[in-house]
Amino acid sequence: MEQDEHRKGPWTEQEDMILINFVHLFGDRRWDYIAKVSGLNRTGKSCRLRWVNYLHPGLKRGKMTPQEERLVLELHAKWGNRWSRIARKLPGRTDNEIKNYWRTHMRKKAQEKKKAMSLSPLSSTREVSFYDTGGPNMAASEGEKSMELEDEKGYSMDDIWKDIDMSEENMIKPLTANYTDLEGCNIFCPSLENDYSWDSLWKMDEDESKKFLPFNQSISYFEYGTSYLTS
DNA sequence: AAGTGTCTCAACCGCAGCCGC
DNA sequence: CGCGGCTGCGGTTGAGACACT
Repeated sequence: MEQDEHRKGPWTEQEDMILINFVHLFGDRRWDYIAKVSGLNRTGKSCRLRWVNYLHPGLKRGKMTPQEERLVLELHAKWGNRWSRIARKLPGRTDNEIKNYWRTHMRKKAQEKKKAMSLSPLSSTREVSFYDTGGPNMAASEGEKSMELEDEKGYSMDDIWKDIDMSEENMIKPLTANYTDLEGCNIFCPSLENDYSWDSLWKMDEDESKKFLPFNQSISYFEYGTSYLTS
């Protein structure tokens, strides 16, 4: 029985700050606990979502690169709507982001297809909506399409597939070598020599993370969090 | 410049699986 | 072994941004 109504809707900057502090304090697992002790009037679910999709320091922002687009296409053809699984192969991208991307992408595709169909009625033998199926059964058609894109810069599909195969055998390694994958973490975590070393903190528990706080920003977060807790 | 349509993305919801008791 | 709570996943929605007329 929840007496207090949980807040919904967009997060404020202040809420973000508080959440970041408490994630650094308690790790990114105990969402219900964080939701309670933080004083944020949010559900644990909501906190988790905000962190994973927006606040996590390892997130990439901005447009998908052609390589990423291609990879999404290929992985979707292979795995279907397993967004979180696909996201693990795209360092810094979230399942939500990929899902959104796919939605837009497929909508466009569907529109194009509609147009094409209206022009050539013969092609109607395999009338299946991209967006509806979205599964391995699309592998052939969609895979072929994405292969057409196989050109420009970057690594080839061979490289990507090699990587996928290897990672499946070796407990999932990310696409790019300079990222370190954390178990169950689809977000890239640059190694500690990088500027923002606190990227790797997000999985640590309180004690662990205290050992790794060489930079002002996160220290201030901690101070903020602690004072918040003790006040 | 204003109105309308389209796109993007953050956030919510419901469900399933896992885990501890 | 069953139950309840928590977490994570996939689907969906809605508001704001942007493009077009």
